[in-house]
Amino acid sequence: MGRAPCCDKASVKKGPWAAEEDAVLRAYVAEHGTAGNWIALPRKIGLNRCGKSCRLRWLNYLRPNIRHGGFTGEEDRLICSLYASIGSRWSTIAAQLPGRTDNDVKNYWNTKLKRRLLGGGRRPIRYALPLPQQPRLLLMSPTGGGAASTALERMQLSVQRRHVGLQDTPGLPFYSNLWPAQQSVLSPAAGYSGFWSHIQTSTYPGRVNVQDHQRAWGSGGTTPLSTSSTGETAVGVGSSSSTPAASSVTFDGDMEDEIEMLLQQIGCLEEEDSRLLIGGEAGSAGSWSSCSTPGVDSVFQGYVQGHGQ
DNA sequence: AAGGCTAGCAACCGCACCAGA
DNA sequence: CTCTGGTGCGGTTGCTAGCCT
Repeated sequence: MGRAPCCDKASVKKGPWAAEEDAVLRAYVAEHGTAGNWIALPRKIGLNRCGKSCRLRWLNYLRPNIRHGGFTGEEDRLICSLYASIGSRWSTIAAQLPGRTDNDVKNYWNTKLKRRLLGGGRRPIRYALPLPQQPRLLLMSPTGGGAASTALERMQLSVQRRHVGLQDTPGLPFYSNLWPAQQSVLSPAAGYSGFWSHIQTSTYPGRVNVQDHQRAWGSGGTTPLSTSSTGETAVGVGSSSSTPAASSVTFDGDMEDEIEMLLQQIGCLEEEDSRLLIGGEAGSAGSWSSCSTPGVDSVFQGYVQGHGQ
């Protein structure tokens, strides 16, 4: 027996929200809150909408202090850092960006950042990182690979970051941009038991140790990221004063060789094809999408661990 | 000027997971 | 233990605006 649908899909309205609908929803939530029951809400206020749709509309558009578009360079770097470290946990990433929603961040990543950093897309953009030391890196869009492609993206980012010394703020590791009030969303108590060591190994190999991270963030393990019953995410005020000092970054080996080795390890490329992906010709036939090997994540883990010593 | 193509974005869908009753 | 509702996510669709030919 399957799960009962949350609403009668045939009778509820779909598509873009009208200004009147927005006004009704906004007014009700402003006065009563969501009371934790989105399913019953549309009936209560006379909206012919699915409860999930109401929730989505509120969270992504009507909520106070929502910002759309105009992502700053700082936000770009933070998104990339977090994506490389924790993957597509868009809500977690969005929680570090005041006023941003997970849907916004996801769309921004998929339509802009991913292309800018990793290349690919329907109309491939053939450049990688906009940095002086920009490597000759050309990677295809990892579409359709599911978890494997996500891991590949992260691996790409991780390798790129390690080789070009991408930093969020000169002299400061990326987490200096995080919000201390939310630190523990990434703490063991919040269920991300391996997060700190993961951050260390995947993003800043050889720079700071786990104890430094945790010390810098206070006692840790308390004050999880608070999400209110209305779905609003509390934000704190960042302070770089507690940021552990970063030691120098060291790079070894050639990035292209490294990625090639990893790709072959994953087994999604033949020897002769790898050149098509790495520093290859524009519009080549090679594609990350052909990589559906389930072991990609473990290869990625192995990679980041290997560079975390 | 008109039509085709593409990027960007809002919104939806289905699924999985979790917590509480 | 089961059921229900809330939440998060990846993937996808549909619309619109802008660019290109």
